[in-house]
Amino acid sequence: MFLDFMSEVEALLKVALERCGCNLEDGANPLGLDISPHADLASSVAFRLAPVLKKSPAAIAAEIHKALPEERRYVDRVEVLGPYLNFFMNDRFLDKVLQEALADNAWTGRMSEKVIVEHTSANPDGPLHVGHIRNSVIGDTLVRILRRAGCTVDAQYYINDMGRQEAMVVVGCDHFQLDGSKADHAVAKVYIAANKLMESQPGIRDEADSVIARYEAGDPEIIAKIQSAVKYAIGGIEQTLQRMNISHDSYHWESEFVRRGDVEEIVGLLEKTGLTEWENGAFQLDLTSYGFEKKMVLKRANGTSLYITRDLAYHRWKAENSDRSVDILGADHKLVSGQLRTALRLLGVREPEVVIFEFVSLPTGSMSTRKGKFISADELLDEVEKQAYEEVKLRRPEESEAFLRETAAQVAAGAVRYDVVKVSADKATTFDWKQALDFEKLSAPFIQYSHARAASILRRGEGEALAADGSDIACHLLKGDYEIALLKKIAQFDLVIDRAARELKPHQLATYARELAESFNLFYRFSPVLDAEPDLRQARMGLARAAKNALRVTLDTLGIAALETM
RNA sequence: GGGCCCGUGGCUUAGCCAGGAUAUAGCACCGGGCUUCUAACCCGGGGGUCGCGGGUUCGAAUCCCGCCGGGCCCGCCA
Repeated sequence: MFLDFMSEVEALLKVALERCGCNLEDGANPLGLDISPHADLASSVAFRLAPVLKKSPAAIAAEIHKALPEERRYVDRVEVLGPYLNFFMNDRFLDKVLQEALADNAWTGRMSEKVIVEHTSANPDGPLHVGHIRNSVIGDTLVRILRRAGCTVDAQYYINDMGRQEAMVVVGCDHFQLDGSKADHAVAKVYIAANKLMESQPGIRDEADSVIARYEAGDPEIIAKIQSAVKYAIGGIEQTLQRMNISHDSYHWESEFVRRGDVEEIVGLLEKTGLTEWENGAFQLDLTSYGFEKKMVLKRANGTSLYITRDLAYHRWKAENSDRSVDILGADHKLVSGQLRTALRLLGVREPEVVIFEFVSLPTGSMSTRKGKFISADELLDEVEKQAYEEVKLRRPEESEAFLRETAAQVAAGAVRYDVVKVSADKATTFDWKQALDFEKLSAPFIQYSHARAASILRRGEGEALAADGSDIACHLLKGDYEIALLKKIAQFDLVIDRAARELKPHQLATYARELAESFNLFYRFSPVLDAEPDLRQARMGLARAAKNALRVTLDTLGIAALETM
């Protein structure tokens, strides 16, 4: 949709510039194209040409304007306003937007890469907390955006089963009893208790070391213990993710890569780079010439492998099995991720694209599973759901208990997801209950509500059937400001998805969702549908359906339920 | 000490990578709108030296340099 219009503008400008004998500078966006309040698409290219042509930008803009080709498909008029060239869409384009939105033909992009997105990958030592879910929500939203853009996506969870954390869980299970609480919470309790016990009994540390060594050596008893503990915790984590409409397509255990020999192979290949050395019995990679101060330890003095080495093997596997591979990581992993990418480069392996999100802290400081200092995702969801239940009950007292619960659950999941995804990943945040429980405009319920309003209009107007392709709609009647603005906003969907998929910035879709809902609400407020004259009513019904489709798809891509009623 | 990220109205935040036309929204505050398609909505108002200082440019919230403030990291943990 919008991308078609934009391509045409680009083509027109290129022809005009050629006719004027102008050469384009290189770089991104050489035509200076931008969505602007003054036009559907504005170009500031005249400014850039001014120093070269030694003429005023306004004169250049006028010249380019004269040289624009006359044959056009979706571009209506082009206005020169001082130095700016303002392009406007024609009716044919807006009609096309309506038809495609009605037919649900407009929502999938043309990308076709196979993408692996690794997200969440939290240690199976306890429940997800409000920091982890920033990872999960950003990751899952990117998975959905990439799929929407046309990619085939495999969402992966990398399970850390060989680390010290998991060994401590096993030690914890040896000393304490898992109680009857939700699996991941029960695991956290023994994990925290074991860490506490270690403060008074240093022997606990040796027990953990022994677990690590025996696991890597393939001791069947330890394998059984770790695998059962991991599966138990992951089961609980999955339940939490499911509450937020998040799931993974595949799981990979780091031990896979050790047992298959990949890790040994990677160590061998790195040795061939000539940058490795033995120091104090440990095998290390010297990356100082690549700007890394500290050496990267590949193997402990006792011969066991480290997280980073296993991660190298995993990333090599991901690179071999995808066109793009994306990691979602907290800011604390920045350095190690840089080392990993450098090491991969040395091995000639394609590097992952890394999305770093800054920290989520509590008003009292940063979170720690080990110290038991965190607000769990379950706790957050429970609280938000409770609040949502009250809100729904207040508005729909006549509805069944099942309806209230289901609606509250979906409103809560949406509210939590939107609250996380609306902020750009590189902003550090402090968790705030008040904000989490706010269901007003800058929130998922606002957008879900717009969708429910559209659904309500369509339900009430059910009588008249619309052709699926909208061919029976009198498009020329949809020329009010709010109607046009809504159509234009619907049209931007493909642009937003394309950019978000390229730049891996899911918050752009959150912003778009709010704008789309606002555009619909204005249409709703000022353009009555059911009370309009028959032809107009029919046309507005069509627009309401198109908007509903756009809202549904946008919400779906954000992983938020598009409720028919709320 | 070094590296990376952030700093936009009282609070939260978009825009910054690809410099352009009155700087985006929400919360809070003030005022208005439900006999009318769901008011989780809509309309209007006040409130901003875009951290500070230099520079580049016809033009800087956006690019460069310096400083200040905050976050994260600098483990034979992950």
